[in-house]
Amino acid sequence: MDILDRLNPRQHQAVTASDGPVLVLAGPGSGKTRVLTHRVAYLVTHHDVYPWRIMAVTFTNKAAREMRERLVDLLGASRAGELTLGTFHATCARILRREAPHVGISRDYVIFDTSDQLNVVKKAVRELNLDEKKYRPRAILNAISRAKNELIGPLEYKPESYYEEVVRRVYERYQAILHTNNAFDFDDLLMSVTRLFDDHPDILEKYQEKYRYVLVDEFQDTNMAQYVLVLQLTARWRNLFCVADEDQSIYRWRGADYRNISRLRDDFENLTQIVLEQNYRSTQTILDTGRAIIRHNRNRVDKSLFTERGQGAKIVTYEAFDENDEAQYVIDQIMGLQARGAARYGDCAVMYRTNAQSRAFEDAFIRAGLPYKLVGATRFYARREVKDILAYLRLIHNPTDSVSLARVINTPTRGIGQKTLGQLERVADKRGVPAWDILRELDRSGRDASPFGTRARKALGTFAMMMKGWLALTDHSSVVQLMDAVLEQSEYRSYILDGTEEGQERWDNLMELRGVAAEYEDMTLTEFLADVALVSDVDNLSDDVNAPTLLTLHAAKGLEFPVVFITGLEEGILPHQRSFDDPEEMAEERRLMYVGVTRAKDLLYLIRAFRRTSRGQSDVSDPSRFLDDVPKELLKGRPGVSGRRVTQSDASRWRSSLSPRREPKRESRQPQFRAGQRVHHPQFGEGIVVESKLQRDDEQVTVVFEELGIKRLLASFAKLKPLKDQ
DNA sequence: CTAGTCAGGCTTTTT
DNA sequence: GCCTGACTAG
Repeated sequence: MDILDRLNPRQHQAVTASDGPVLVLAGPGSGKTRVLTHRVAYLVTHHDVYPWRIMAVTFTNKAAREMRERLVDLLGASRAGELTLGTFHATCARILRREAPHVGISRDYVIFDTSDQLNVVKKAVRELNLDEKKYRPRAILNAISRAKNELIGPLEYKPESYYEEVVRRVYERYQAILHTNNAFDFDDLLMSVTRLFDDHPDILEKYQEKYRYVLVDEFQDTNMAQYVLVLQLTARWRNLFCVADEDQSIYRWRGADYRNISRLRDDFENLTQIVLEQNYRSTQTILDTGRAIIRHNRNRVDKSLFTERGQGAKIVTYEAFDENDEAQYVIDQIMGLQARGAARYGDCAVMYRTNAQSRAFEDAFIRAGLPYKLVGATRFYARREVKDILAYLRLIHNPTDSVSLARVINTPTRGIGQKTLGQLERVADKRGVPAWDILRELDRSGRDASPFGTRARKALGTFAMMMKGWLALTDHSSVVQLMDAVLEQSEYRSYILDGTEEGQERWDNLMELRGVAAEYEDMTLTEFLADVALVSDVDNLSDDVNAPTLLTLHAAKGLEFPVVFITGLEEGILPHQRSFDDPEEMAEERRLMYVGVTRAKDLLYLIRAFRRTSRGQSDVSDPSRFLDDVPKELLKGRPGVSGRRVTQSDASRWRSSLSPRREPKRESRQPQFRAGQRVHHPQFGEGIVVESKLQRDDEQVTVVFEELGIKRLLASFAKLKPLKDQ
């Protein structure tokens, strides 16, 4: 059977489009990845292109794996295994390892993740005697990262304010620290490769010759560095094939720029552009909902998505009282669906804007005795215990890595505190050698000129001995054996297993890490560390457990579920507070909402909470503006009305949990109504006021009606009558 | 040097 | 509400 037989005519056309540059613009669920993989297979089977001449890049390991699986299907394992397929970062990491001598870094460099980076920035800030309060390392790191994504090195960085001048100085220092530690950060991986290609045309040519065909998935998520990389690689053969959906661009904050799509049109004048509008995932109701939300964004090609799947079920909205009620409602619905046979637990996904929102859901799931799959949150590789052990391994791999040394030299505590560590670093600095060189010679040299007291000297010597033992193991031991040795001899095991439940959990995480190491039996330490730095939690999402998935909207991209709950639809959450004063960011929030909506195949729930506790503060919230965009005829029942009857006890529960009413700001008028007051409405019947606030020249009253649930009313309109108190 | 307490700030989102 | 950094007693 021909590989193209499984495609529809539009997709077929996209796949077989000209040899030159091709851009496929397509909505969600249109088979973008399928088109991309078929394009690869088409080149191999119909054009006799050698698979190893093809580079296909994506953004997540998960997407890469999915692509690989499809290609194994289409081409067979051996041919599929030949092509270069992976994330931008992993691909660059490999190129850098191969070309290390030309980059001026050793082949066994390490990759620093976000928390390592932050440590480096802090170190740089301290070295420059700057005030950490005023120059917050987080903010400086963001600025550095932004510069790197724009391919601006510390020397090209042109400060336009005093603050930026500080950034420039930290940036310079930051790069120097990375360099002495033989380390790259994520952004360096990309920037260094573009630099390498710029400085060494012969090397660029080598890769241009090797990769005659370049394919990019999720092209709208490329940043400047990635875009330049694509331009460099395709400059000679111009065989570029991209798939993109500008409406799903949700990574602006990490430098992604969907305008790269229009840059592509300018840079490749003979670009073939193909639009795919058929959706194979969702019902028409869901697609219409998505469109109603996304159409408000400017500067986009309006795609009218259609499906042959029919109208489908209406969108369900629910207004919960607070985040706990929200979670309980979701659980009730999921259990109901499973009980009715309408959906299995595993078909359901609960999505939210921020990781912090997962807590209420986790609590409720645990209470209900329902298993769940959690994506993200405290990411596995960011956990303290995992980072500690990886730092040990990194230090063994590269003893000059001072960041890892600082992390583990006193973990678990072994009497080497701030002071001793500071002394060690100073001695090393003065002699211009890595701290490890001082440590290594310490026990041998007896009474040298080093400033350590006997106690500190002994502690340092013990640590050095331990390190030497591990270093001797590296030649003939596997990663697992090394890890076991570290866990035992460093006494990390007894340190973490303190008898508490949390300790056991941490130990279990370490055993999981050990399991990962065991999987790659003949992998060297170098390879293991490189791999570990570039994977993320979403990549390891297993779908063999029948349990609902909890995940952020960002993590949901590229996935699909029969039943989707989008939660926290409140102003300040989705859209997020931080987007209020920037139209570009607000547009991105909208796209994020759009991504969430279009993950659903059959059933979509849009949920909000009336009150939400965040940062220990409970506050009333307004419904998300995105809710207003959904056409009423697509909604099940009346919008904004609770799906269940509100009882008297609910009302008093709600009322009693309200914080003391705040005084209306800068308003001299007094509200007519106040929380807890019983009122009567000609149509809605009797209810209890939950909140009342003055609004311009009117008063907005929030009332819980016995029959209808929560309503927001304007006092002037809604002929509300106060009832006699008790 | 460690381990404890306390105040302050803060989180969008991730390769 | 939770983490980090500063401070203090042993």
